[in-house]
Amino acid sequence: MSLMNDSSRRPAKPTDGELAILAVLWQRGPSTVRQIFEVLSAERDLGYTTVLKMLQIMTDKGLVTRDESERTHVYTERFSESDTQSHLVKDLADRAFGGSALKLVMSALASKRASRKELAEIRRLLDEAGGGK
Amino acid sequence: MSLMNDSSRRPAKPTDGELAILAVLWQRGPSTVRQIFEVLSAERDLGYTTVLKMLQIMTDKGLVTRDESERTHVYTERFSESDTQSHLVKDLADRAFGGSALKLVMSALASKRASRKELAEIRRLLDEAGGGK
DNA sequence: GTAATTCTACGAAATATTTCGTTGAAACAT
DNA sequence: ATGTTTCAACGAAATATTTCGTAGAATTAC
Repeated sequence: MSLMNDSSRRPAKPTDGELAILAVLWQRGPSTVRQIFEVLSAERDLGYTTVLKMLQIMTDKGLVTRDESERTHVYTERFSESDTQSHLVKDLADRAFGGSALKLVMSALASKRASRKELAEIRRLLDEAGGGK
Repeated sequence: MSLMNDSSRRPAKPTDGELAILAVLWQRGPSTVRQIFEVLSAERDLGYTTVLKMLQIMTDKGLVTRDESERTHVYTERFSESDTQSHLVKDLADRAFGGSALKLVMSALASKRASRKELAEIRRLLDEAGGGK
């Protein structure tokens, strides 16, 4: 039996720390440890080797790929931002909304966390989607 | 300095296991360990004392309260389902959608086809939230 | 009243996550 | 060429989460 990772299967939901790194990769594109560290350390206190270690673990898990052709490795996300977002939304819907993505949406709207501008945008997109009046 | 929990502060985001227990409490109302165990063990394999221990930890964290007036303790959630849902949605928006509830809602709606009735409900919520025409 | 059952408390193991120090190799600056 | 800086690898500590066995008290069944 192989001890290699099964990269054919989608990895488990990224942890909070992993998601922070993925967010940088989605924003910047393929990046080095140093580049990711610079972005994250501006937000919170953490060491360079912490980011390095997390990226090594994420590589093992199959969340990112690593280009080792240069001495300074370059990391790239394996799954797109929207793909990961969809899975995270579905996961939250399953865990906290009885599986209903719609209830999740209504919670987001009811809690008034969205700005006025955002709410207007949602309305416009709903109208465009042709849900009908 | 007191070692007691600061129950005035909202506890950290519940873990996955904790959320599963909260879901049972929201569904059933105040419940004993045995009752929660019966619901959860129907879904997945776990022991009675696992549930007991988690509830003890959740009590320490301030996620639930415990009525010890009878030998068999009764647990109740400290925060409502909708309140907790709102916080989880905001947390996910912050972590995975750059803080934008709009993007989260769009992602959720993209994969789900809402019925006419559901769309009407969404519009009503939009009106209440003051999205403006 | 004694035995079986039910329950909480406690401790701890197993696993997962986050963190970073140290080491040695590679690249760079002088 | 020598010293400094940058980098990946490794190991391990610190923390958080999940899991459950065991012990002893309370209750119930016989």
